[in-house]
Amino acid sequence: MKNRDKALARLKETLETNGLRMTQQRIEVYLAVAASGCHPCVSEVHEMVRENLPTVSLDTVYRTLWKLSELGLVAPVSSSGDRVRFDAYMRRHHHFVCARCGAVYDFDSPSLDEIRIPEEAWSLGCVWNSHMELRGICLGCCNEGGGTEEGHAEG
Amino acid sequence: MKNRDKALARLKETLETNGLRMTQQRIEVYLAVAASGCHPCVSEVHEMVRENLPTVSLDTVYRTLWKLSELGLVAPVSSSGDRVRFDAYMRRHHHFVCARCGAVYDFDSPSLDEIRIPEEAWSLGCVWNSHMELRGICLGCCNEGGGTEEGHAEG
DNA sequence: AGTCTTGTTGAGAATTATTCTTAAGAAGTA
DNA sequence: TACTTCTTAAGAATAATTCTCAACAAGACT
Ligand SMILES: [Mn+2]
Ligand SMILES: [Mn+2]
Ligand SMILES: [Zn+2]
Ligand SMILES: [Zn+2]
Repeated sequence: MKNRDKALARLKETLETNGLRMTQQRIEVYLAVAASGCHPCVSEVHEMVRENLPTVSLDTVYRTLWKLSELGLVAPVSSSGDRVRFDAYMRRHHHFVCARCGAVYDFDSPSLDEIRIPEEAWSLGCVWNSHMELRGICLGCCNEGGGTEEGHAEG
Repeated sequence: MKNRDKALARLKETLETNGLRMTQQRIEVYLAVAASGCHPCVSEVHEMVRENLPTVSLDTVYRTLWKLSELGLVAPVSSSGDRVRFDAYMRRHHHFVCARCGAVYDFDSPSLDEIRIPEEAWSLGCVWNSHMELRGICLGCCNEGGGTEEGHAEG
């Protein structure tokens, strides 16, 4: 369990640095997102955490996720409205968003990583980071009923 | 009002092609988003439309926006969960998302436009389109209280 | 180990966002 | 004008998220 220990250490340090307490709830929530490998929504995190901490409330999961996000340990993933999802993979990477089921898949790309933020952007504000977002139909959805038909592709 | 007429023509043709009716509601909703120049959320569109069509219901705005999105006349903008926003600017462009107020700003970039979708991505599904998404603090938010402090920048 | 202080949590109410149901209303057609 | 069918308005119903507040428990200090 190397990753788990790393995550715990990172959590501990960050909480201490910010004068926050290391609670069971924060531990479980963070580990759940970190171990998930995907981009779970709040209720999915709630489910996962309940396996180890059966009485945790949904509200605590919300509060904790937003707190972890303030601390930079997780980041909210932009989805198409319905619900927030969180990502614990904080290194630079990119996203493929399925327009049908809403799932978000990570992918790495050396070529995309080299892209520099264009000057045009800095006139809008202070840029923290960037990533490429692809939209389309994921393999799962492709199989259960066409995915190539429409698409309104642009460039 | 060249743009307005263009938009109306596009709407008319698309609706006809798809056997849908050209109603006052659809006209006003589409023109509102197209003229806004920004990425309004549903209730903002509702407000705008009500100025010309005082009795339009919120539900109709929802229905119409999703229908226009099916038709490829507008597109839902991925935000951080809270609410859907729509974009009528369908040419290739990129987004700057303010992490504080949630506003989404467009920007064009010839250099970013040249980026090709990497092969890695096609193993995840059928890609329709792509855009670069920057996160940070917009000028407005920068002014009313620091925006440079934190940031959790990655690459 | 026991006590205190104060940040955290759980429960449930309260909000907000979005969708559903259904009967009345308006486009396009004959 | 009358008819058919697609659309809409209203309000109820869901789903998502936040708020309130008393009980709880981490960490600090005996
Ligand atoms: Mn990710
Ligand atoms: Mn845009
Ligand atoms: Zn999918
Ligand atoms: Zn802002």
